[in-house]
Amino acid sequence: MDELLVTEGRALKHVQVREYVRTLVTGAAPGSPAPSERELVHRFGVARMTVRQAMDALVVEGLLERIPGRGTFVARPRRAASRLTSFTEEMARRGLLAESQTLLARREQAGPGVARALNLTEGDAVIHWRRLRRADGVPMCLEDAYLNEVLIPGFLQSGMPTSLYDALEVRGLRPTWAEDSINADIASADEAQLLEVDPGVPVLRHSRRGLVGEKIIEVSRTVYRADRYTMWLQVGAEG
Amino acid sequence: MDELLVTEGRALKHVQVREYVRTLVTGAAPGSPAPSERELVHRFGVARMTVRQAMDALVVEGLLERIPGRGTFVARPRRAASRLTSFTEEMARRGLLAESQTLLARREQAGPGVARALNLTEGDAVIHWRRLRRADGVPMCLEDAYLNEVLIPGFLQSGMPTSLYDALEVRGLRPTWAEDSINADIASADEAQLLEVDPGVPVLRHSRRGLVGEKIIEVSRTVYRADRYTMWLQVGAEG
DNA sequence: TAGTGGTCTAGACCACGAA
DNA sequence: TCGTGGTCTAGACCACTAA
Repeated sequence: MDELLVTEGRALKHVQVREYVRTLVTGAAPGSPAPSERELVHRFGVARMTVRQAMDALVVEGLLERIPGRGTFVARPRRAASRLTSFTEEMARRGLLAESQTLLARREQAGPGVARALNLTEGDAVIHWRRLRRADGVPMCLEDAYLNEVLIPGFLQSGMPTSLYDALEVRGLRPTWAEDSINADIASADEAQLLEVDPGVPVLRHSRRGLVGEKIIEVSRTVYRADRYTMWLQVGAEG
Repeated sequence: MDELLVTEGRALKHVQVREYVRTLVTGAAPGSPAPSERELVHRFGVARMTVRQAMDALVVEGLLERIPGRGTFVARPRRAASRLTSFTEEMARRGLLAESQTLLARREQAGPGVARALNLTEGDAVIHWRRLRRADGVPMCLEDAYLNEVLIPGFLQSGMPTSLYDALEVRGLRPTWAEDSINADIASADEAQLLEVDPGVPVLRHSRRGLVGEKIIEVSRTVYRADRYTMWLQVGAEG
């Protein structure tokens, strides 16, 4: 979407219409009517095809929904996926209060595994952040996050945030997509102690590589208590 | 996409053009040129806006890519996700030969859990298909799939296919998206015997609800050997 | 019946890329 | 210079919904 760059100076008409409708529509309740195409034709003095081009973009985006013979309406929010959810957000959606206890937050030299995952050279500086995460007070998972220090200078000095994804977002580095792997295993003695379970109980191991475009931002390894956590996913494209 | 229903009789022009281009383009190498818009205008005797409408759909689909001043080309395949992969496809991608042994294939009355998941009433007819799935000869998982019999009449009589998703596809019922839940657990005695592992080893439990649009097609519960299987995912939107 | 979105026409000018 | 896609116009008829 490089139209934004063009916007200063002489904005394209369909972009003007699109952004006008977007401002009307963001925050509106799903099902609210958007302006009709012909109304926008009169308001902007453009051809109907131009209006349709603008509206098409918003429909593809999932913001609007057309109903023939009735009108155009604010769509119900799309099925997940347009945004990677953080642990904090995920717990909130389940009605649980997320808490986070930092066990470790320091600069380290990347080991071989982390270096490969972050596409760095072994020994490069990375930020290692280890947290025990609780939901409604009960340990839920143990997370080790690794960040490429070059991309996030001064991260450790800025005071550790509550939500990693929020902190990345303000830097424009919130991952937009991720490569995940998920496996089942048995809790080690150390993990069991921190998670307050018996050693040998089943756990879910989740590895994530979070990216913005082609840039690898974050690599994390999380071990979840299987008795407390089931992962939910929505996969696949919209029909 | 109800254009398919309209196609018999009088097909819409933009659909004709779109499907013509699609046949030209499927199987072509990424980067191959598609016909130019003006060429299609002449071939079909339609307005350029009509051709653009057809091409727009293919661009949104991710099949084509426009390059201003140069032309329209076959796009590189999108990052995953546009298609739910079946077990057979997934194993093939890992270079493994998938085999499937049917343990059970019959008509049943839906129990409470399956009924709820398929949005049916308890006691409604469902197809239950249980398979032991191997990769390169070694047991990988045990899958129980449930299908709404009303949607797939005569499924059991048609001879069990190799791939459920292929069989659904020819009926236009291949799930386009799914709601999944994933958990870690311990193999039960029965599961362990079929999977050829010791009871109590960790397993990954995967439940799926596969949908086409709003229609629930398939519900499945699969238990994977954790020593043989790690689930890979790409999550999130395109940047 | 009036309004909506869905489709379609027959042109036009522009910026850009390749030759 | 010529062909490409990007944008835009000023209409038109249709099927559908709601009053």
